[in-house]
Formats: sequence, structure tokens, C-alpha cells
Amino acid sequence: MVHSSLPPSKGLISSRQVLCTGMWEEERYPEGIKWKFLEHKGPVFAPPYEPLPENVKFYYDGKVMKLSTKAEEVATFFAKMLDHEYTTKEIFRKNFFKDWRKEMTSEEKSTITNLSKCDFTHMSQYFKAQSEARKQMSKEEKQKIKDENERLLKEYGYCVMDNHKERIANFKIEPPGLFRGRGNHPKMGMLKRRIMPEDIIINCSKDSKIPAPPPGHKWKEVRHDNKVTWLVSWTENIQGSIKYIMLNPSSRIKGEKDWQKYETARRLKKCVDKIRNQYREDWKSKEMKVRQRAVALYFIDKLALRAGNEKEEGETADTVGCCSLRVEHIKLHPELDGQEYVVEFDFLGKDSIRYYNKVPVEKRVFKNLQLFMENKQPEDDLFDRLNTSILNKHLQDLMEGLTAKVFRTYNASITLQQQLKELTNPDDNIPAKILSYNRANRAVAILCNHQRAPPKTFEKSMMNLQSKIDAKKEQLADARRELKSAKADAKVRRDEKSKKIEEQLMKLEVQATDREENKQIALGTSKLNYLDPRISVAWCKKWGIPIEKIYNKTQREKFAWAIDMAEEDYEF
DNA sequence: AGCTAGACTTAGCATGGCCACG
DNA sequence: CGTGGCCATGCTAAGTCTAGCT
Repeated sequence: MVHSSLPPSKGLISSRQVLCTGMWEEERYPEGIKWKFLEHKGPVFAPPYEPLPENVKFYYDGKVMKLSTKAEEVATFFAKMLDHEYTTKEIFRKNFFKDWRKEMTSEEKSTITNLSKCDFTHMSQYFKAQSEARKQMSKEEKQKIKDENERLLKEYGYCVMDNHKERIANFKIEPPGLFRGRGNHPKMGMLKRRIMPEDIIINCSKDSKIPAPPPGHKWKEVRHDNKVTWLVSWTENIQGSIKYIMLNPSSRIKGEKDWQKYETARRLKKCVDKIRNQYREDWKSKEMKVRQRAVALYFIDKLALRAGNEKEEGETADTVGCCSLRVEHIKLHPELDGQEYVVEFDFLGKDSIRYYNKVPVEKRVFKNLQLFMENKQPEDDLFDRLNTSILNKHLQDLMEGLTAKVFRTYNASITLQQQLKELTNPDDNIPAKILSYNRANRAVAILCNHQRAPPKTFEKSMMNLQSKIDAKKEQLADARRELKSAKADAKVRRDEKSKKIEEQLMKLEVQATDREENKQIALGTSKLNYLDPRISVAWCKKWGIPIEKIYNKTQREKFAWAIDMAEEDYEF
């Protein structure tokens, strides 16, 4: 209804044909041109601050204090987070207080000198009551909000890029608030300021209807850059980085890019043996730089580690990837649990997610690691002669378009394909086959270290499921007893009933197994970002599994190109 | 060669709507 | 008819990588 005026396949099929000849870029969009026409309505700004009602009080040092609007707004950000552990953290409090004071009037600044004397509890209670009231709203009131959201989406949520009406991913500007980084972030608690039209750069085509800034305001800039895909950008004040409004994954421009990514990974498949032989040779190189590069690449390939760019110290949480590993992140065990040459990894990766793994490696790798660690302090770089730029330049020489992250995509996708082959039992019914699919998916998630903390309700929900299973077992026993005692003419019907219950039981048991195995593993990220969707589509076709069992609505939209093009014999 | 800005992908967590169940 | 749990979705932080500069 709302998406492209053309079926999703149309543009893609024609570009596939040109892509295969390597002409796609040149033919449709010469030299990095991303579009010819781009029209949109601009961003939706965060709602303005609504001052608190008079009866909601803030107390300083036990006394009521009326705050200026600006100071009050920032105070409400803190009050809304009061239940969170991080409002007790020193860094969070220090950063918050510093930024809050900047918003205060000079009188406020001279009075409010100690955060510990600030009492936000009344404000906090007010917000809790508000959110409670929101939950208690009548159907009509809720519907009204829903309608308004839909209207907003309809007006601002779409753009026209070339001949397609496309969904925009994030057309709402991020509201102001307190920055919460992941892990031990040095900037946690800082004030994320309100974005104004004057901060906004609009990107659209010259011949489009240019979006109007809100009354009384101006855009920072309107530009017409068709070498980029974004519609709107602004500079964020915490890290000083640029934020963008871009298209939804279902859009042509994102879909084609995604497809290209998997095609690059498939090209790696063709030369990965050669590359592996090469880096194994390089373990013996006379040059330290070459050895380090070769060992790092081995880790990236074998363990699906991220590249590991350098980060500015003190600006972000202390996390690492392969090239930025430090001596303190690995332990060498000449022998461990009956295995030789074991490397024990323990470090924080992206999003401060812990990577912990004990890996037996080849003797040569082990000896090299010992060499790299000689005469170094724990906080020294393991690969002191290497960085991602050097590594990627090397990879580029091995294969056009090859970078470190392609190994993750390649290894994830090839693992899924292998595991599906290995685990799918042709005689299984649909739920059992889906369990096999999820297990294959799980193997990938483990490889990519996509872990999650077990859901808070995990134990409880497992118990609920188990009691459902027990009840179903009872029901089955009853049905069987009835079957036995039934008269001949009722037997067939009774038998059918037992069969149906049996199937339901089986389904529940499969569900329990799946959930148990999935306790600490997140499948979503690999499914969305690493697994060539054509593998899954082909598998569904081959075994007669409805695609809806594997991909939800959003995922089907994102992977429309694959659903459309992959046949059951597709090979990654 | 090294550095930084810029553009784009990948990531986990919070939220809220919906549906099964009592 | 209300409630509790689950999953889809939204949000935005945090990575990767390139291009362009010095």
C-alpha cells in the first residue's frame, strides 16, 4: 500500500542483471551517485518542554525551591532516571551536575552547589504517576494517540527517492536528555542538548519541494548532495559526531547495499583458501609487522573478531577489537585441560559485551603470541606494529573490496549454510525443522558472540512452559484411555484427537528445548546483519517451511529482495 | 603515512501493544 | 474482562571503513 510504487523486485532484478556484469554502478549511477531525485518533509522535532505543575516540588537542602524553566527541564531528566543504578555512579553524577549547572541562573548556581542535597523524589513520583495514568487511559484516548502517530508517520515518515516512495528509518529527532553510554562510559550523565532547526542540514534534490523549517526558524543549511544517502543531519554534542536521518532497511538503496555486502562475502568464499594459506605462510615471516598481521587475520577469520579501530582514550568506554587487543586481554596456556597451546581471551568488545573464550591454536600462532608479548606491560598493544588501516590495505590487495568485517559476514553465512545441511532432518515435522534452523542460527550467534543476559523472567517462563507440557501429557493420557474404551465406530475420531494432542505436546516440547538453548544467546543481530537471507529463503523453499516462521514482518520487508530472488537450490 | 570528518552498518536494551490465559 | 508475558519495534550508541587533507 504505502511502499514503493513498483513491486520491490522490479528495480532489484534489473540492477541484478547489471550488477552481475559489474556495470551496475556505472550504468545506473555513475561514480558514486546515489540518487537523481530526493524529496522529503524534513525531520519531526522533539516536543517542547512542558513545565511541571506548580504543586510538583523540588527540594534543595530540605527546602522547597522553584527552578527556572531551563534548570527544571534538566532536573526532570535526572528525576526520570532516579530508579536506575547509574544515577548513583560517581561519573554520572559528576557529569550531570556539571552540565546542569550550565543551565542554571546565577542565583540557582550559587544556591545549588551539592547534588547530594538535591531531592528529586517528588518529581520522580509525579512522573511515575503520569506513566501510570497513561497506562490507565481509556481505549478512545489511546486510539487518539495512535491516530496522531499514524498521521505523523504518514506525513513525515516517507520520502521519494527516484521513482520509489520509501519509508524513512528515523524521521524523529532525538529528544534532549542525559547521555547514557554503554558500559563504563566516561561521558555518562552529560546533557544531550535539544536539537533546533538551526542545527539541521537538509539534503534533497534541487528540483524537489524543499521542506520548510518550523515557523520563525531557519535550517542551518540546505544542500543537494546526491553522493550521499542521508536526508537530514546534525552534529551531536556529546562526542561531536554527526547523526543522520536515513532510509528504512526495506528501501531500495539499503537493500541493494545489503545484497552487495553478501556478494562480496561470496567472492571471499572463492579465495578464502588461498588467503588462509597465505597468512599461515606469513606466520613465519622475518618481518614482525607481517607476522602480527597474519596472526590478527587468523583471529578475525577463526574467531570472527571485529577489526578493532583505535579509540580516543577517555572519550569512550574502554573496549577493543582484534587489532586493538592489549597484552592484558589474553593469557597463554602451553597446556590446559588436556589441550596444547590454548589462548584464553577475556576482553570487552563492542557495547562493552564481554568476550571470553579459550581457544586451542596452532603451535606457530602460540609461539608468535609469546614473541609479541615479550618485554611488554599488560596495558601495551599486543599487535604494536598493526592497525586496522594496515590490515585493510593488505586485505584490499588480496581481494577487491575485502575488509576485516567481510570475514564476519562470510563465516556467519557459511556456518549457517553448513549447519542447516547438517542439522535438518527430512523426516522431521515443521516445528522440529524450525528448531534445527534456530540451532544453526545459534551456532552463528555463538561464533559472533551475540550474547544476552538471560531475561529476568526466564526461570519463571520456563516453569510455566513446563507446567503446560505436564498438563498436555495428562490430556494425552486421558485421550488414550478414552480411545481404548471407545466403541469401534468412535475409534477413528478418538484416534484423531489423540494424534492432535500428541502434536501439540511435541510442539511445546520443541519450544521448551529451543527456549532453554537460547537462554543467553541473541539470534536477532546475526539474522539481521550477518546471514545471507537467500540461504534461509532457499531452505524454507526446499523444506516447505512458510517464510513467516523464520522472518517476521519487518524482516520480510528488509529481505524482500532475497525472498524474491532465491530459489531452493541457492548456494551461498 | 597519519589524521580526522563523514557516512554508513551493527548493536543491545527499553517500551508498549497484543494475545493467550485464568 | 483483566492481567501477565512475549515479541516486535523504536531508539540511539558504538562500531567499521573511506576519502580527503596535510
